[in-house]
Amino acid sequence: MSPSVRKQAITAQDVATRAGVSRAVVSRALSSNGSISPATKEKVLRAAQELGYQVNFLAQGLNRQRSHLIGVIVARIGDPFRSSLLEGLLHEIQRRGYQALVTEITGEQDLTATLRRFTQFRVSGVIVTSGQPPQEIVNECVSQQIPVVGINRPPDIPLVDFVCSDNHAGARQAAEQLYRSGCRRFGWLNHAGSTWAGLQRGEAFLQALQHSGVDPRDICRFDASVEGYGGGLQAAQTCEAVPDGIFCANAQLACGFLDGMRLRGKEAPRDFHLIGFDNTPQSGQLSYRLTTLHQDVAEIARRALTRLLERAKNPLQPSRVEWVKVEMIHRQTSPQIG
Amino acid sequence: MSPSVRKQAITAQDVATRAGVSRAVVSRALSSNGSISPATKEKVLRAAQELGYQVNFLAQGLNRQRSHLIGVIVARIGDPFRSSLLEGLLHEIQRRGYQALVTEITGEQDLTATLRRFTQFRVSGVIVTSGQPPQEIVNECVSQQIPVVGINRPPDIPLVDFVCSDNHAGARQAAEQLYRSGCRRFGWLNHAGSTWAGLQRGEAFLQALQHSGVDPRDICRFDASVEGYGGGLQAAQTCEAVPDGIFCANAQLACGFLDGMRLRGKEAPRDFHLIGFDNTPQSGQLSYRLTTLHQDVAEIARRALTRLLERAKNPLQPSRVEWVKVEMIHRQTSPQIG
DNA sequence: CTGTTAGCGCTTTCAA
DNA sequence: TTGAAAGCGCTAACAG
Repeated sequence: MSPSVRKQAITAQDVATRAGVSRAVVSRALSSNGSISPATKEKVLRAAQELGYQVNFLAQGLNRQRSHLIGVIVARIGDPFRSSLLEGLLHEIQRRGYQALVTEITGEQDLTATLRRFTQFRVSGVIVTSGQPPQEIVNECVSQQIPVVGINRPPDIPLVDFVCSDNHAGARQAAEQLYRSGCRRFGWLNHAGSTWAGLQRGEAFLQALQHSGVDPRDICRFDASVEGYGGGLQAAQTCEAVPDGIFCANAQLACGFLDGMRLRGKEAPRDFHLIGFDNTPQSGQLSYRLTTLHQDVAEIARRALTRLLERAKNPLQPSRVEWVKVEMIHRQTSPQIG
Repeated sequence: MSPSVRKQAITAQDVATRAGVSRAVVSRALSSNGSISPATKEKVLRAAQELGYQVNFLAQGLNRQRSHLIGVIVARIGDPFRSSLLEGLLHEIQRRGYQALVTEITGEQDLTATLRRFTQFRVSGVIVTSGQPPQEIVNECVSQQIPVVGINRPPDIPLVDFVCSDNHAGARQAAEQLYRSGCRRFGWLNHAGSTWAGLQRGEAFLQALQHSGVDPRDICRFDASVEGYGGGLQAAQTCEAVPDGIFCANAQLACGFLDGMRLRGKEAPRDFHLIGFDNTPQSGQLSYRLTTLHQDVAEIARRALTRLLERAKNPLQPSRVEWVKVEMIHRQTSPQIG
């Protein structure tokens, strides 16, 4: 057939005609929803196969009031950790037979608009990896039976589930590792407009140190004015006395900090110890060899989807928070002890 | 209202009733498609506003035979260049009022399934950034009036448009820069299962060198058995005589190569010159300071969308290929000359 | 300019 | 087990 012929897509009616049954039977044969004799089912499936029939998801979704779409809200995918998280989510979403709708937001107001757009597509769920959804719009989702799950965000929205890396445990491990390897003067590096996860790591780190008996005056805080690599770089260049043991809110800051210190002739682990978070691919490269807490994105993604589908069945269950284990990866910037 | 009340979404009928008009008028007021008096339009819009009406995109799409969705096919988003390309595409898609449907593929067969799924959602277009779409399924898209555009892939599919970075020009610039800074023995580093873009860069590089009168025996080719950072690392460790001037198919390989050379005590630009491709954020970091060709992802994304929407209007126009300018970013591994 | 009407393609009662 | 029929929410052609 010439490509100039606008071929009408094959509909369930075409399949029905070919199989000599009604549209309803076709629907049953394909959705295994409603009773149908094995023989006719077989017949219909063959007809569908021969015609190359494909369900129209728009029509199906319109009817079922629910599409097979899952909305994902992200920000700054350029950041290596975020892109790997997105990768994990896509993988998991596809594995479960859904299709991802992804939107990158740049501010909180985008979030509202995006959530609203997602509801217009009658998504089966929404995953938020950035921003804090306003209560009001979340309620819109809830009332339309659209489950929402947040990843690494403050778990305080009713009827929304959360999956977070266990920042507390990670920070405690970092504190312990640094302390046990002999550090006595500590630093905590984060950027000014940090995410909630970053703040949580910082608090837990300081707390753990104090539990170990470290004098608060021996803990200093570096607040980079920009995020990412540049922030770490700047912090390293501007800080005065360099502590023995430094913990960073994320990998990008840590890499920048390492490079900034090198500019001053200081190297880890010789002159200081450094532990990062995230374990992005870059952390392991020879130029950095960063000791870091690993976030298990695959597990985070799995749990997020599980929560989503669970809540789809049972929309009013109380909000749940799952803490995903983090693992210390021992590399050069803070060598393994013992 | 209690959240346990399953609130039915507001429909055009509700708005119509409230505004005292018919459903059709509501449709016109919102789509500015068909004539309507300013007064009633105003009235309808207010009613819609008050009720918080949101169009049901599933119904709209079903009717118009076209959703406001654009499918994007990606692979290995973990790679920094790919994630920044995706970021650019998302930005552009959203800017033009569409919503991205993104799928990560891991093999060619995924591609067929994905394209098919996209058609089931009646997408307005498909952007392929990975894999080579089989002619057969592309025809399905074409016959359903779904435009397809490929980014950085071999531009040889009829009725499909392509947007590619100008690999030839980039490779020529690299060859020239290396030659003019005094290099006489050259290397080309790529990984074994390279993309088409990588191959094209290699060919153009070799060709340009020969044009400059370089003896082919003074050009060696490194084929890393794995892709990315690890491949570069391995290549650096296993190569015997290190050439003066090396060109890499991408940034990841280049960074790995730099680190691998450092293990052997060799440093750029002291012991060799190195030029990469992509200009990922990492390229500029202090540990690498890579001289590299910059791919303009924002421009690539803009053109891709323009092509898509253009072809939507005029589906049978001949296939077009757009070459997007690349720019040499001069950093340390091959210092600017003159 | 506005309302009526006929679908878009599918699912799902409800009878047979 | 199957078919007929209603309807998901919206748009567009056609009358008025």
